[in-house]
Amino acid sequence: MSDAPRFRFAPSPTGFFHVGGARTALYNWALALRTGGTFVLRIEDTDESRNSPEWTQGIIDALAWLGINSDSPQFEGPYFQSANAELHKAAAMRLWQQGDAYWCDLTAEQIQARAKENGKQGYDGYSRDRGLEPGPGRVLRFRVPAGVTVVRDLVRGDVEFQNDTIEDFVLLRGNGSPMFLLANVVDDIEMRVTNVVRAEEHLPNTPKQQMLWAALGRTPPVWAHVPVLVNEQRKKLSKRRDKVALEQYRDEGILAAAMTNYLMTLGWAPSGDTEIVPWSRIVEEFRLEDVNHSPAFFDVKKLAAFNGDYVRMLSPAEFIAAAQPFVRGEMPWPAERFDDAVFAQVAPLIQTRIGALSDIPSMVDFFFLTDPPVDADAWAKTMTADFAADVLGAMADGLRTAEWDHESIKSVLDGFTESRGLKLGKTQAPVRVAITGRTVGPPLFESIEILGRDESLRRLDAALAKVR
RNA sequence: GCCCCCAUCGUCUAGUGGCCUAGGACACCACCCUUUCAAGGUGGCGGCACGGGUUCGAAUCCCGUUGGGGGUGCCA
Repeated sequence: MSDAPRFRFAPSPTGFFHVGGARTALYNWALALRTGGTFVLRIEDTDESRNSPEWTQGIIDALAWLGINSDSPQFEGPYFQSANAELHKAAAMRLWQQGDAYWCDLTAEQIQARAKENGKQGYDGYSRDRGLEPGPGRVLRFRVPAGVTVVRDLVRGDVEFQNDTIEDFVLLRGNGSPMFLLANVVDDIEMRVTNVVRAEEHLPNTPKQQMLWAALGRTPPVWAHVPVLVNEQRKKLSKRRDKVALEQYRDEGILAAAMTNYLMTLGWAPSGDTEIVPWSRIVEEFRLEDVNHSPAFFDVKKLAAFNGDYVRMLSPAEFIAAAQPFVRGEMPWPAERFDDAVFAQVAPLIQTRIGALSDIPSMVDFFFLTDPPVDADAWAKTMTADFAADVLGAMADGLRTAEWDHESIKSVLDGFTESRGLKLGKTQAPVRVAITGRTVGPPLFESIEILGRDESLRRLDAALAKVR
């Protein structure tokens, strides 16, 4: 048996893949790669009915998108916690037989009443020495030993917990099903997990799990509790308020490389003065010991900036390939009007102008639409210039005879601009609106060239008719 | 209430007792470049929460305060 480390990643089926979970997955994966270890995926729910094949496939796809490929020899799973219920129960019975657990018949109401009576919250250990046998409705509780539990954590150092502040927690429910704390430990033992990297919110649970490891006669794994991701209110990212679904960022055209890179800079930083680094460098340099202790704000703006950088790093061919899902399907233009050759020419012009890939359609739609929508404000702002009709007319006249290349097209407008003593920045505006419908967009002359003589003239003439 | 964690520019971070008049990135501002918008270039704004120690010397170590976060389920 190999002694290579085994890192488990254990998301629970919540219906989507949380960006915080994605970061933890990345941590585990980077570590597995560097150490030659294994990334163990376990779908975490003790209740089988909550597992969904769709969700499991979704998470495998999302992991693959991040570069954590289930085909890799260093990837193991998915395992399903709910499939191990018998093992969990057996461990619980063993704990009972060796005296580390006991049965309790108190209801939630009774526990609360007792707590109120003795002025303390939580369960008071009432059934500890009552020697109850198992029975319907009875829960099995762990007998928390006296003393101190020290959690040795790679990120936080040694964290001490006084055992008398930890109540005798439930191992088996009244219906006999196992609780996750127990299930977790048993599965980790079963799957020979050596390293647990998870979010900080689990730290208070850790002494309980560590006591279970000890009671089961095993050495606990190496723990690492990494800081949570928070929103601008400094609260843990929540599904209700925040955009936390990894899939959503993927669908909006955030590049996987940008997402992984950005996620890794939350709570950690590569050496040197730049945060934009290839994954190989991250694998080389990432250390749990270097991870920050405080929560990090998930800044969508910075993610967009990272993504912009990664989009610009793409070769033209790569960019065109990456853009495909965002120019096909439900689009502002009729599908049959889309032209690959045209898009190939346009692509380099828009590559520096987009944040996410989903920005593409609104930037290129005028190439594929017969009558692109004209922005009312843009029209009002540009077509009221006293030279508007003149420039449109001059442009149309010039284009009819010009050579159809970038220089010639430009010289037509240059000629008009010079003759009027105006700035090109001003005279191009009405032309741009006539051609594209907007005041902003890809470079004008290139756009006209790509659009072609007939269509360009048609739009110019149409605009001219409206202005006069 | 009790337990635990945390605290460097607005944000993400570098910093592990002298290299710190605290470095970088995002955002913001200005200028340059420029056919719009971007991209790019240059520069600017801006921070060690507070109070005590320890030390020749503290952002860095200790204590306290304040502030934030998490946990405290027969949820995971």
